[in-house]
Amino acid sequence: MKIDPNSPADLSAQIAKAIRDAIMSGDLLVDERLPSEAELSEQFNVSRPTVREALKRLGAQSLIRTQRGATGGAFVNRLRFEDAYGQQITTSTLLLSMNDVSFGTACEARYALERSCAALASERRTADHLATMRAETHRQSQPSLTDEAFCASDVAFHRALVDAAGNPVISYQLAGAVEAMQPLMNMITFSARSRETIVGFHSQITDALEQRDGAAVDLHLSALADYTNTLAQSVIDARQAAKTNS
Amino acid sequence: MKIDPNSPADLSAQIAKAIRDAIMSGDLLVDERLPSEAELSEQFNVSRPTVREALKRLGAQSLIRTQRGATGGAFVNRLRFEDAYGQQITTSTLLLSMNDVSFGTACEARYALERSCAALASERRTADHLATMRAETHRQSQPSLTDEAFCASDVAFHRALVDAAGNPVISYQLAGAVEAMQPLMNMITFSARSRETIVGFHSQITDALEQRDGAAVDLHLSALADYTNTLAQSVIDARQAAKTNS
DNA sequence: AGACGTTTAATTGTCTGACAAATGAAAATT
DNA sequence: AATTTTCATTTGTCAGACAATTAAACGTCT
Repeated sequence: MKIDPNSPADLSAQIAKAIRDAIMSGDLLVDERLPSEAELSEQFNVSRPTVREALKRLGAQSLIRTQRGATGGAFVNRLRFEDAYGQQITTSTLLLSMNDVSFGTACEARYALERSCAALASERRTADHLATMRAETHRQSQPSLTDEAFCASDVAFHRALVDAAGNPVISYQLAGAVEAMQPLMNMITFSARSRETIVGFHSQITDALEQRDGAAVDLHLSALADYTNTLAQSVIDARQAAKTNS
Repeated sequence: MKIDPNSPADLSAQIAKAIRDAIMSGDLLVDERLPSEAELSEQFNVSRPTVREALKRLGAQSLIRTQRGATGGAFVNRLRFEDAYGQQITTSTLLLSMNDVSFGTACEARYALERSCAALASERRTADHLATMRAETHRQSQPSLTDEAFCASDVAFHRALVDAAGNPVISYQLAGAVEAMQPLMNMITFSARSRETIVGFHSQITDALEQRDGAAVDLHLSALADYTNTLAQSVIDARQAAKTNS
């Protein structure tokens, strides 16, 4: 592991990259302890604050964890799916909001990917998944629910559907697509009528899943996607019209 | 934005979180300049190195960028899809390797998600996408290609297929699933026979895509998934047998 | 000998103060 | 007016110090 003091890049960035590469190449194993900050600053010939900045960078990506005390130090962190979920959701949400991704594009991505779970979920869904989905669907039928809570429940429903596919890699990959939709959905005001329709789709999806009918799940998901898109479009149109009038 | 000096968490982590929240809530807009490090250290009542550690954390997530000089400083960064790709691939690769995700699980996730692109890609594929896919398929038929280069070309082929769906959100979400497979694929030694079979599938997929036949794309993808899985299984079995004999 | 405090050494977390390097803006000069 | 010089601002880096934490080593008492 070497760094170039004359490179245009920050030293701390170079050091972070060197250590990151060592982790990714398997040179540093999970739970292995890195040299202490003092030792690293000697090895790389930089000061301790610079080493610390590099370690903080790696910590932000959950690649290492640090511990104080006599036997403390920085350790290669086993990246857990739950940790990765959070980062994935943060990144996805910011990507959508900062790049002016349209509701339609995000919605299309979400449902396209989610439909790919239909077959697997039908095979593997447990009673637990069904119970969660029914509970959320029931919650969604409460008229007292705020729009925000309705959206949150919608996300929980779809997350249960994705988890029912029983593949942690899929759950991880779709966490971003499903959760990042929430801020976009929150811009919609749901009428009692539209809530009812969505709840109906959710019931149909859950029923089909219970009967392990993957094709039906796919069909209803597709219909729900269309309906959601239509709903969003009408909101956008209405907003556009209001703008023109004012 | 306030922090708690008595919290168990690091001050730099708290500060990073405060700024991250401000960005995600829209309190800080894209390209907006943050206060200088000196000002931030006054505001949060911490030293400059601590502020810097916080900023490096945010930099590692591409949430901010920094610039030296008179009008420099830290700016809220527009998170680009290309930047997010890299992080996504890093995280996905580490997730698979650190959690002992089986080839089967990763492969299932990859093809399940990829198949969800079949319909969209059939509608929207351009001549460019087809050309890339044919070029990669042709490269794969060169016997002189190393296994590693063969895998890299395979990834490029599938990335083109995903991109053909014409939805940047899908491309982003699938970047991890597709690229993170490469290290796992690299463990397989491809015989001339198996390469030929894979190239055949790739040709069929490209043909179907050219004819905008989404169902056929889906079918061939599914067949390729099965074949890849069988291939990997035979490698694993052979390795197991060798282990037992030794 | 074994259980239980105490000390100690190692390590990260934080602070202070300083200087170097980059960079754009303002001032001076031609 | 154009060009060069100076300068102020800001990040990047360094050195050294002290506080907080923690586990292991050490003593002490039973």
